[in-house]
Amino acid sequence: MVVGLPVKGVRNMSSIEIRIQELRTQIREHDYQYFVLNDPIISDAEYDALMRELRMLELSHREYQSDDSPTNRLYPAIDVQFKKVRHPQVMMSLAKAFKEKEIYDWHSRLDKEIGTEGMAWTAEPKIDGLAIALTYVNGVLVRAATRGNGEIGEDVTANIETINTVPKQLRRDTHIQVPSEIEVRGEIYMRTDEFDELNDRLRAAGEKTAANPRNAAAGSLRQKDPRVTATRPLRFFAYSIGPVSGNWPDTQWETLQALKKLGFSINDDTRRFENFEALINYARAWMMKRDELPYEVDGIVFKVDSLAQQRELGIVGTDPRWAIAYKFEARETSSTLKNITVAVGRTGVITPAAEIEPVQLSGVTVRNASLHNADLITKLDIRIGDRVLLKRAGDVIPYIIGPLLAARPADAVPWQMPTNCPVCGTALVRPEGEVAWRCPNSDGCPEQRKRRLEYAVSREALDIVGLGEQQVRMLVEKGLVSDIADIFTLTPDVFVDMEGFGEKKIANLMQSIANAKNQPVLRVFISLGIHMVADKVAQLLLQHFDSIAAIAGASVVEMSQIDGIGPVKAQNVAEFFGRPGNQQLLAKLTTLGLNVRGGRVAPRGDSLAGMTIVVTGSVPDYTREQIEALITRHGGKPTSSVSKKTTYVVAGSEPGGSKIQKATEYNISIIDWATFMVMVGSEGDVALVTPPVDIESEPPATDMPPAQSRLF
DNA sequence: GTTCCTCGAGTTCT
DNA sequence: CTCGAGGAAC
Repeated sequence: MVVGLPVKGVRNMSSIEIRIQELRTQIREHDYQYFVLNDPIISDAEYDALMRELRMLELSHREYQSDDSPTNRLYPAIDVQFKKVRHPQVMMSLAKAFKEKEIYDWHSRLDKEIGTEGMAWTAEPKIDGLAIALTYVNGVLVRAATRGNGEIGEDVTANIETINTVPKQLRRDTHIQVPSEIEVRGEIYMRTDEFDELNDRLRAAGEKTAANPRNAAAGSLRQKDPRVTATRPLRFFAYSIGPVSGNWPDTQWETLQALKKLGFSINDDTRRFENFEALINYARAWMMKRDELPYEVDGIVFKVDSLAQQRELGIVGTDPRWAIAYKFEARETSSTLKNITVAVGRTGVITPAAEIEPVQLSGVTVRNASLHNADLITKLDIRIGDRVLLKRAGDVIPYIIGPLLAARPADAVPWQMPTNCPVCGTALVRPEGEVAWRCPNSDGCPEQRKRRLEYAVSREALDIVGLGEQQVRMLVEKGLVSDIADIFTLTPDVFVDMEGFGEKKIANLMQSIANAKNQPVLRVFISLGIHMVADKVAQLLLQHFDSIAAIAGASVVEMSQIDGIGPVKAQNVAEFFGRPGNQQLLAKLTTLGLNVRGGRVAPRGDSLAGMTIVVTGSVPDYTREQIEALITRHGGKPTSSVSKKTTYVVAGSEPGGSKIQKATEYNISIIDWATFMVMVGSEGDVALVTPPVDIESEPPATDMPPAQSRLF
């Protein structure tokens, strides 16, 4: 480890020393351009060249090394102790508001206290990170402390010094005098994309991953070895000051501008308002914008702009009266894991599900959360009784991120996968190389039969409207239905007197069953519920064999010859038809008059020929299935995940963050719905002029929209 | 033999 | 949306 020698005093400088000083100044200025202004004036390569030259000179001329050199940033030579430190001025907490009304209430209070005539406010996004206080003496960073309880925090100076966006020296600026002493406060945080990269890296190295960007930031700051912290993508936004000597601007807004001049990143979305309605509008706009930001935001902080007015308003209890945090709906929360139950799926897979103490999470009450598989529970070390961290994937499906180990009760018990099927009692098996445990009793297990029927009538398969989980359960339990064919022989009278079925409902149901008889062969085939055969694989098979009977008669080798179908899938199909009951089922469906052969859909246009398109978010008037059908009919290929081969990502409203992120990463064009509709032709679905095209032919040259620009 | 791309299955709540 | 795993490409 390199230890810097302090160089003190004024004396003649050698040309080497002059060059070193020059380089340091230049690099600091480029850091400022890059990290603070987000507007680098030299390329990364040029920057690296400057760094290299400086590092070389310092290594060959050790006498000129210095602790505050930019090269030193990554290798602080200090051992971290995390000493407790008392904040000279308490770091206060903020009053919280959860509803718009509470913001208006706050305004009324301000009005009552000192009058709001001519008052101005600032609005700053509240980044989900860690509050930190940085002390600078004579422009040099001497101490960094965590907020702790507000009065006493921990000294994390050595770790903070590794962060690029924290200046080790205040920047000299002609417009502002550097205070001899100043405490700068702000938030240490991690960007979501950099957090994901970090987790990928940790996972690859077999290390523990972090649950969210905030925890990752906190964990990174508490590293014993600053060199580890240096590898973490930490960033810093300054938002206020503590004690300061000399002159300092007397408003929050000017404070932020001054901090920016001194070399700190401030949040560019901060605004100043003289009109309270405008401030409310800003808050509303922010709720929408939340997802588009590269970092987690958990609310907005409103402050009275004038520091004089702030002093006048003072503090009540622990919270200042002049500020309020408008909190967004939490997207992550914790609750107690009450129990883990298992469900049997249609393929026999046993899936554990978490039963949790009901809790509010992004607007709904969550009682259950998915747990995927037994291995995951073991890997995360989740125990019954634990306090667990919850999140809604894509803000929809709740899942458990992990246990809060610090809060683990002594009586928390590890969970074990049952050895037998909870429904039919058959001993569970775990196929070689698979994670899932299965109930092997596929034909006999009543739960599997029910689930398969539910799937057969679902939207992806026969789409029988009016038959859902409840109805299927009832029909099976009453012994009225035991396979798909039975559904088509149901008569209206069996529903009379049945709970939940009025005359109208029965008529509708009979109609939708009749309609289902005309479903295309693809849907009939899918409704069989063969493991590993859904939309795409079913299409492939039908294209090659043209009827379900032909597939049923095909050998494993024949099927494996199809591009996209390998031995495993082929084996699965063969096994399915090898079971006698299934051959009979197919015969029954054929007799009932369902479509069991032919029917390839011809493309209606070639505007999307050769393109692979991923849709994310929702658009008006079209369901996801309809959009995918639309893409197919125009010669394109709809897929569900973004990869390097994706041509376009069509983003509707509320697009999925991870898809957009991937698209940006691979430099894939993201187009909106309107643009997409122009591409398929304004009539969209209805335009059917061009004859069917040969899918194998070369795609026509297309004018690609400009590539996405980099964030930095 | 490894990596990348896709697909399928299961999941919550109102 | 997430995960696991099959299949093809290298």
